[in-house]
Amino acid sequence: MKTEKVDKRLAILEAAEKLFCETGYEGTSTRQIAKESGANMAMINYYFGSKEGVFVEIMNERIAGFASQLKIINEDKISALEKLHKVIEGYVNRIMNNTAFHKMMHRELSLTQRPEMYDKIKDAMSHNMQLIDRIITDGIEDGSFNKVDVRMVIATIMGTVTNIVIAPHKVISCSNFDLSNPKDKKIIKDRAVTHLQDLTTVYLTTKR
Amino acid sequence: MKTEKVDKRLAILEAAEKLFCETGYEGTSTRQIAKESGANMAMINYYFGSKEGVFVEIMNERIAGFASQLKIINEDKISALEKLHKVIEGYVNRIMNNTAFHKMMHRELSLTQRPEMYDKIKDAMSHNMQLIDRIITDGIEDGSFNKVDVRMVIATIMGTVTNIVIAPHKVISCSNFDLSNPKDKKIIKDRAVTHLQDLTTVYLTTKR
DNA sequence: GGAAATTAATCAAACGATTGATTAATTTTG
DNA sequence: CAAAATTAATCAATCGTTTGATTAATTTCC
Repeated sequence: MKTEKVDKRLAILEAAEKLFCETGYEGTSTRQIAKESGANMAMINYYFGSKEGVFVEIMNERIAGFASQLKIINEDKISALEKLHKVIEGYVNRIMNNTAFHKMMHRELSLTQRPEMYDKIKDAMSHNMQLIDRIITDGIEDGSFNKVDVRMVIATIMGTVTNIVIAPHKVISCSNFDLSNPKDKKIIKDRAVTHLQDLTTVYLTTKR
Repeated sequence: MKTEKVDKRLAILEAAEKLFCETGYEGTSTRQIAKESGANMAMINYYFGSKEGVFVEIMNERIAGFASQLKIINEDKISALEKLHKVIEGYVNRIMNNTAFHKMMHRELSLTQRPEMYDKIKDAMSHNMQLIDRIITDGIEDGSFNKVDVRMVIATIMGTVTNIVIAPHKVISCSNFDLSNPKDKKIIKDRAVTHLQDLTTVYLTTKR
């Protein structure tokens, strides 16, 4: 039996992301990261230069990964509403498959101490925002959508998802409910998609 | 000229809340709090026992203050929709008049290291949730509202507001926009209320 | 009423523990 | 063997907290 080669670099990244999410950046010590990853403390600085280097690496990797998922939707020859529904489904799935990272990102967004990180996240989110903005604005211009406060609608879509991720108890009052349980996650994911698609359909297309 | 009596206890609480919001709980040192408040470091432990004691005190005070604002609305002899609109207006106003605290609260909600604090916040939010839940459920039962996923609608209302507070740039792309500017705040507050009232009206009452 | 005793508030200094980071030595790998 | 990877030991700095002393105000007592 061959012991699998453990990539210490990767192990550090994974352990750090887990800990950063659970206890925050300043709430996580390099010793904890070392212990959790099974690496020596010095390896953190060896590979990433510093604790913040680990953090930046995690954020960059994640953001880069997300960016590659985008853009395809807006090309299709489908209606604005269908486009929006596709985006919602993709967005909900992405966020809810990366709840830990999403929490970490939002926490960072609410702090003022690492402006470069704030800007980085802001820019990454802006892409999503512009994508949705484009779809809704197009829908309004071609007459298939009502005239609405586009930015507010976007805040509603994104805010709803974030709210579910950060405070799942708000949605499911069941005490032994667990987002890390795949079955529970699927249930809530489907409910979120259904709700948001239904909501946007009614709000954007109802003649009044 | 009489030098005003400075309440060090209060000064510590105010400075701590400001700093906790800006740089997080673990990101704020007791020395910073002492400096910002103009009090000696020992005063923190003298009055509150510990750094966490300050934090708990802030949360308790705030939550108690919020709790006293509630409950009146549900008594009025008005329609479910009017009740909901009142709640939305009150909720938006409260959150946006305490953006710093709201950020801090949400950050704490996304961490796992202080379970007692998590539960405390959760319970406080539950009251708001139950209030809205009651109104919408009543509206559904008396036939004035459509049958909807009530918890999801609540997540949408609360999530929208939180999203605006934490990521105002999502709503206003204007770069020199500032939530701490009363005029800017009023503008965004009104937009939020209008949007949420409009959204819920259409979504809950449109016959379909 | 005024000295004595008690209390609350404040301070500078220091405490032990922990932080992120670095060193120099050792092991592993190609 | 040389480069890369890994280790234990150590660093200065900072952390939250505690200390003993001092001040200022209040209460007690004769």
